[in-house]
Amino acid sequence: MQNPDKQENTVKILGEIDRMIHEPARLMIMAYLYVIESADFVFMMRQTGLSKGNLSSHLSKLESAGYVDIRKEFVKKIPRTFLSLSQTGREAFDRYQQQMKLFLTELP
Amino acid sequence: MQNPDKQENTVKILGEIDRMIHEPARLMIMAYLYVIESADFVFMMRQTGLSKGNLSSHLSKLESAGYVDIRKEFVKKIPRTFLSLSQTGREAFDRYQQQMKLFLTELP
DNA sequence: TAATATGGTTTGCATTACAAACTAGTATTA
DNA sequence: TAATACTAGTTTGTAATGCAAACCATATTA
Repeated sequence: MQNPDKQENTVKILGEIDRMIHEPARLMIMAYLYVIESADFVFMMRQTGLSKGNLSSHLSKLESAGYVDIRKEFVKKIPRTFLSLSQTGREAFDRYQQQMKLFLTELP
Repeated sequence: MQNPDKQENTVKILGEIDRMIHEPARLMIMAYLYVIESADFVFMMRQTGLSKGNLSSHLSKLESAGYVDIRKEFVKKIPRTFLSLSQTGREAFDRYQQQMKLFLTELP
């Protein structure tokens, strides 16, 4: 270890990592929304492999956190739920990504 | 998105990420042991900022998983717990690090 | 010897992730 | 038109988790 302090600090980042994003299921959801801008519930279910119950509850949490916007519409009389990342969500994801990248790359 | 399939696959890695390591407290522990080879309980407590109860239970889990070796000694009549990463633990950490790095860097 | 410190482990609790069960509407078949 | 099945989700129940408070054993100090 060349610079112990630096090492220390990058590890300690984890102490305050955003768990709303860190959870793998939600990290998948956020990652998809980060790149594709908009998706619906069924698409997200297929992509992530999450059960609908599980997906639904993770989405509710992300919505409560203000990270994901959820818009419900009827398309040809069947309900459809559209998902997109909010600005806050995008910023939080950027921060998460930056912190984890730093942590992972600073390790020898 | 230039290559959707590639994108898809790197996100889906998260579906099978090693949660034993992914948990931030344990990730800290593993990261320290990864670089410093050996540490004791008190040192780890100070470095990670975890409470002793919490540290103790995370260590037990890592030990059960076979990722961390725990050696208890008496040093001048006071107990001391030495921690080190097992070979399995090191390999698991390598894998985790590689997967997360890939996931994080493949995102635009 | 009572009180305090050290180095942990165990216990209890609140939170979580997850899928099964349920709801509500549409389409299809008998 | 009654019954059945499908679609698109939400709610509910439960097992597992993370966490610190409480506890335990020994050592040291007043």
